[in-house]
Amino acid sequence: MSSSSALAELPQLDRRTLGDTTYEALSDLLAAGRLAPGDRLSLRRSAAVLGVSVMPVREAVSRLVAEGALEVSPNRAIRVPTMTRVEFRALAETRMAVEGIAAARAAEQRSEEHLAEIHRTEAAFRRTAERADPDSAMAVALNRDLHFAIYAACGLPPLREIIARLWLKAGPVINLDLRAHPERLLQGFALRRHAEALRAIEARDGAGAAAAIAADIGEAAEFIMSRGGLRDG
Amino acid sequence: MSSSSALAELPQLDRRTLGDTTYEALSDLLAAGRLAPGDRLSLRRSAAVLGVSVMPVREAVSRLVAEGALEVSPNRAIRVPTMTRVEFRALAETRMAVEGIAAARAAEQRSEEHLAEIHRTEAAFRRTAERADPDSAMAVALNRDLHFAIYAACGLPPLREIIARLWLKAGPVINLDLRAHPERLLQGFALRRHAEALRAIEARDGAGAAAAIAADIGEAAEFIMSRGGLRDG
DNA sequence: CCGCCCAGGCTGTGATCACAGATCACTAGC
DNA sequence: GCTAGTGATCTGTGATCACAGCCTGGGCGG
Repeated sequence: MSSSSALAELPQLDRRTLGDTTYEALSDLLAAGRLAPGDRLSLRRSAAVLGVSVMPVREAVSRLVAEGALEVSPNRAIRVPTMTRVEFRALAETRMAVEGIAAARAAEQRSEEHLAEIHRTEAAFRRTAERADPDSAMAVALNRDLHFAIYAACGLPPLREIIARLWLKAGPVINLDLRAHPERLLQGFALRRHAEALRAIEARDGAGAAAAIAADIGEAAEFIMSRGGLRDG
Repeated sequence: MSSSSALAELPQLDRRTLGDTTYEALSDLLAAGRLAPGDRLSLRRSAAVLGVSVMPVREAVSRLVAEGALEVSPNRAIRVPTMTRVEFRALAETRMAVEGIAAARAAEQRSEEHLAEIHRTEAAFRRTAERADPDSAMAVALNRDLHFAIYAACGLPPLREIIARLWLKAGPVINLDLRAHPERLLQGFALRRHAEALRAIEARDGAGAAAAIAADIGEAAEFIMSRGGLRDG
């Protein structure tokens, strides 16, 4: 066929269902901390807001429930999960371990393109975080971009997906806290840890990169746990 | 209330929806290798087989698709994903890293109860694997029990869930191969690596446990990749 | 004035219907 | 004999309806 090469190049039109769109919308709300732990969610109300029927919302919610980003209580109420202190600590430790691995591999296997992208996102985060009046919502997004630029360089797509799901679970509690207390995290520790990670990745120092990322996660978690706001004692 | 302690003990009756049941049924089929990579799945046919309407199947399938255990092709056909060689290698490397961490933590933090359970499952697997005519289906189940007995001892529930999802993705290709060639894996390497892991966990040797588990996973993956059966070259 | 109770409206779950698109077997035409 | 068209059938997706259970607010009895 003479047109085979041309046909092979068209972007195979992604089949976006309404369920996918709804899933993305809810994911963004969750990752941005717009939905706080304990908030209830109604299928019908969400469907009305998004202008669709309940079916796409049902599918999106069932996905998020499967991922642990939402939960359905025995009363059949959909809520964003509230974590106990020990649950949050376990999640943070898991993140330190898994994201540490990803950072180590990223340092060892990075290409120059990946390094450039990491540099770019680090600079963007730094510019926002160093402003006198930082936009916390933007800082959250840029922090996420930086972390995932690193994880994209690790060469293991499954690992990247795992981390994305972990962020979906941790997002509400972290970003909710960041909204309430935007003054602290942005200024000090995160910037330092990011710089350490960047240097380690440049030097192909896997252990150093893992330590920097783990410290970044651990310090943020420690700060949030000291703030209270989590269930239990 | 005088009955509060008694009420707290009743098993909070798990609300099992038909969707949950369907999800479990499909998960078992996947984990057991009864569904091979490339197999198609029909919502209506599955619903008919399970004796429910399509709705519960839809929910279960959407969950499995979200986890990557199933995929829906652009043609709107639900299939169990076929992996390319490089995808399978990336998955295996991710498993080696993540399950290695879990094994290391299990070795360091295990309780005596966990150790006893690991001993028990290892013995059960050994008994089945050393038989002259091993039941491969049972060996698969017991191997799974052993691995997850270890991961349960790591003290991080989120990590355990991550690993469960990884097994859901790897299950079809691994177990399909094991069905086709049951003679090899059972006899030799797995038993040795399991014994190494057990000794390391007994000795609270985290690095040793991680190495043993990683070797177990890596050797199985290497064997499967040498067998072919995966797409690409 | 406070506490209980019951009815109405909400919830998620499941079933059924409607529809666009893809697949596949069959047939007509070269 | 073989290819190309074509219609029946099956696919997932989305909407709508039905239903049992919870939650809550207003009214009644103490």
